[in-house]
Amino acid sequence: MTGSGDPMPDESGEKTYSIGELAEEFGVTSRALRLYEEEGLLDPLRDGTRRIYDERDRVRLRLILRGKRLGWSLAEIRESFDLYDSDQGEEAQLEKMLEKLAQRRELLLAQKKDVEHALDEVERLAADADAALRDIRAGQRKLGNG
Amino acid sequence: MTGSGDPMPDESGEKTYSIGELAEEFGVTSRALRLYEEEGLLDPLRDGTRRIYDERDRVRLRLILRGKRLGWSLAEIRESFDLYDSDQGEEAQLEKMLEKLAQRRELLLAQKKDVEHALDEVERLAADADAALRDIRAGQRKLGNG
DNA sequence: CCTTACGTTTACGTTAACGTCAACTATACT
DNA sequence: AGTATAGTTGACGTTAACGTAAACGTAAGG
Repeated sequence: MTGSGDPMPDESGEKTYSIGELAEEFGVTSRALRLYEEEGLLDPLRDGTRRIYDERDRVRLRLILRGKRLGWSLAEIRESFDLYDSDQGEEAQLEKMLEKLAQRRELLLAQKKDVEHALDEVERLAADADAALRDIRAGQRKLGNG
Repeated sequence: MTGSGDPMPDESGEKTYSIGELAEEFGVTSRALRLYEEEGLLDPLRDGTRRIYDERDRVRLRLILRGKRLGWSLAEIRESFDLYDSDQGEEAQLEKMLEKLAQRRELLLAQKKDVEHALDEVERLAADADAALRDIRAGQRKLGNG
């Protein structure tokens, strides 16, 4: 007996996760998590050779998966992380960053419009189909009761 | 002289387009248009062997590109077209369609939330960077005038 | 000690969405 | 007739984002 069976955090009281746990929780594979790490999107601690994920990694992963749902490539997701992590010390740096942020904003606004248009159409189609269905069923009642 | 140099529509007064024209207008390559056709997303008329695109094809292409901006695969885009084109004659068909539409709606709503969250963050970062930039410049003015 | 479960790296396989020739055809000028 | 321009169909190449399998390490439990 070297300790309890509980998952024992390193030093702080923060909870940690194995690669399998994290993968299952987020519905991805371990392979994907390793790939995201190779691509510089994650950087978990290590216990010897084994990866140890903490809250910060979970937040990152959440952002990665959101990016994926928005259709971004891993490279684009990393770029967005770079915006977060950049030093933003010098004036030129800040100006560059503002430019990039403005570009992202444009893309996101366009994407928002696209989503809204698509939603409009889906709802219109659904309304039409629903009306057609009611018609059919009304006709069936008529026949059944005639 | 077999006719004027003008692009002569087939029969109706509708304007038509060659593959090159359409590609340039939408900022894609001819190769992409041929691929979309192979995948069943487009079905232009032919003049002998040459493809002739009309308004309907342009509308489709617009939808294709919107789908791509939303991160959909060509297969997913085709599925959404199938929703449009489906016969919707029978009751069972309509019910199936309503199910699929509801699923799409959920996805789109989730995507809309994602976009909005991402937008919030981008704007927050931009505000921070902007503030930092103002600080720096205020400091510079002080030095310059001191 | 042996098995089981989970992890590791390395490396090759796969799919989608095109890019990029090659070889050929058809139309339009000059 | 000869050349330029745009189109056609293969067919092979490429990149991203994993899937999958091999070969191995290690801690826990019976």
